[in-house]
Amino acid sequence: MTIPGGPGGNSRPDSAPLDFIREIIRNDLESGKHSTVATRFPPEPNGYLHIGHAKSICLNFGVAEEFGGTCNLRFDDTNPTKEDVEYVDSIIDAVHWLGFDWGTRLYYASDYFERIYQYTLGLVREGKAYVDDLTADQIREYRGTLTEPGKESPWRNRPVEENLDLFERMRRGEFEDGAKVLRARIDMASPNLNLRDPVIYRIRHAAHHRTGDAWCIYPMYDYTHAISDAIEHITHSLCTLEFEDHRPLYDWTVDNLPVPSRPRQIEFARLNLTYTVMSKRKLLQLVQEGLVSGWDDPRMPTIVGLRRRGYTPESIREFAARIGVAKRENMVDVALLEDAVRDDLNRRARRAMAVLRPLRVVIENYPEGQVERIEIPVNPEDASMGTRSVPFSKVLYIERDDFREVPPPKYFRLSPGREVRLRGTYFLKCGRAVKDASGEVTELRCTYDPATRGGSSPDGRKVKATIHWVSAAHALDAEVRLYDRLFTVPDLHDAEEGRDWKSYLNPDSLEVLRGGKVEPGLDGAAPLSAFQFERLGYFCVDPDTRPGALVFNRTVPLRDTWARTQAQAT
RNA sequence: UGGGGCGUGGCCAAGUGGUAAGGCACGGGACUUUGGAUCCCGUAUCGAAGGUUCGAAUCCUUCCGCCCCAGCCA
Repeated sequence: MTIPGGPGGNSRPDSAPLDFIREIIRNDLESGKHSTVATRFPPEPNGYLHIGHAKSICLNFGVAEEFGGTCNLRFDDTNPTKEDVEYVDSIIDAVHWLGFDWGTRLYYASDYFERIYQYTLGLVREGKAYVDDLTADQIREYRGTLTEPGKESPWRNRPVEENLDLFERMRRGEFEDGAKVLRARIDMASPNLNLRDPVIYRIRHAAHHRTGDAWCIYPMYDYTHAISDAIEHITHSLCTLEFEDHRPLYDWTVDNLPVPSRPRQIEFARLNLTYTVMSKRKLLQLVQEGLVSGWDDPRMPTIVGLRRRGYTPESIREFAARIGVAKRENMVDVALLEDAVRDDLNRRARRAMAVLRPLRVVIENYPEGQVERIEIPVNPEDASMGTRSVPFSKVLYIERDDFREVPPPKYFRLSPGREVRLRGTYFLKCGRAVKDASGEVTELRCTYDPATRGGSSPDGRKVKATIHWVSAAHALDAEVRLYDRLFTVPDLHDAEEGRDWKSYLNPDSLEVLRGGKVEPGLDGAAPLSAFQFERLGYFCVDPDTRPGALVFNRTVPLRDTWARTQAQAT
């Protein structure tokens, strides 16, 4: 089942409603306006990609795939002072990791510099661009305001020959940074400020990460972007809403230059997610001020952060599909993202038992020194994943939370006299709790029922809870890092007047547990591999893991209806 | 107060004149060797007011609200 127009490998069902962009594209294909679709993902290499970019990546590459077209990866590298190869490398990695491929179509706006320059010469010759000697401050003053028209620069009517000469000398490096700019000659009275003779070239004596010292003038984004799209024969140039006001300039550019194609810009709403930030500036600040451990801190909404947190590319793509694409401002509940990983990992993640806060249990009637191997499904959702063998013996660790000396109402787990099932094996009955001098429970003395091996009782008696465990003698030590939302409020836009956004950082967004005990089968697990720690959540192996020193990140907890009913009770 | 956008349930989001999809969240129930998963059930007249029409979330008018724009950033 595929949508019309797509011989490409697509997976959208017929029933899935098309968003307004896909609808436009479908119409353009049906009407014959275009015979193929070409999109592009155009990041500036000045920062790391985040989940908001993932939305755009999934849109651009997704649309191309579905309609049998192509999507280019193009770096918008027109500002040498802010860009770096570190960022281009990370961006390439991130897009690949998300599962997209641009074949040989990796482009850089900087590759078009010469061609853009030649186009510009033509523009100057036609009297459609001029060299302005005004300072940046003066240009701002002359631009007017939102309600008042701007006024023309005294240099606006320079003779073409003079403009040509000056522009060529700008290129040759005869002028200082800021001494002159080249402006498009459009309309200083336009109600759209972008059309009030926008600057299209500025002087920057700075080395560019790709072109080195070849240039000291650099074209501006609006101008460059439109030309680059046209050069690449992009049919639909998808960008975010804040560029809507720039569209007339985009159109002006492709209409006034002899470019080989005439792309159409379409804008959609960027993604906002609750309890986090999406601005490059703020993310950079978090990193630079050490408020997080780096771009790949698992609490960051960056692609590398999500990856280290344990998110899968599939879950992020599914998330993008679920949130859709539209033009209205939105604030997506992070629970939707969390649900997408749970959904993916539930089907695919291997299960393991891990005790995060251990409580020692001695099974008094279990033979000293005996060890049994218990076969437990690797993933009950998928029998083809087989079983794993878990050692069982007299002394175990269970979760401290699975024992209550005084059980609250509806608490089904262990308490003196109560019986539960140990996952995959025997019923365990709680005897007494051993306490230390301070009254803290240090150990449980219990008994098991040998007749219940396998997890059910021949006499038909039931047990209301199943708890996880790990054999003390076989357990591996592990450090477990628990993450929570980065901020304490869902929407930073609602911040109190004058209050620093960083004061909303959640002080409990990271909790490190060092005494974890995990089943021995986890030994040697590869970095970033995902597991469901039964009854707890999804976890992945952190790259900090060293031989004999396992470190896990909690990707997301399992749904916990018990915690919910308990919360309701209070 | 200039221009450009947007307003459908708590959050996303379909709907394109014929009588409000779906997902998440939330609540209830069934089932369960993860209080997981799965499965049922439940909750909106579409920013407001007028108007056109047999019939409007969809067309018209007015009003209200929110977002974006005055970088030689992208």
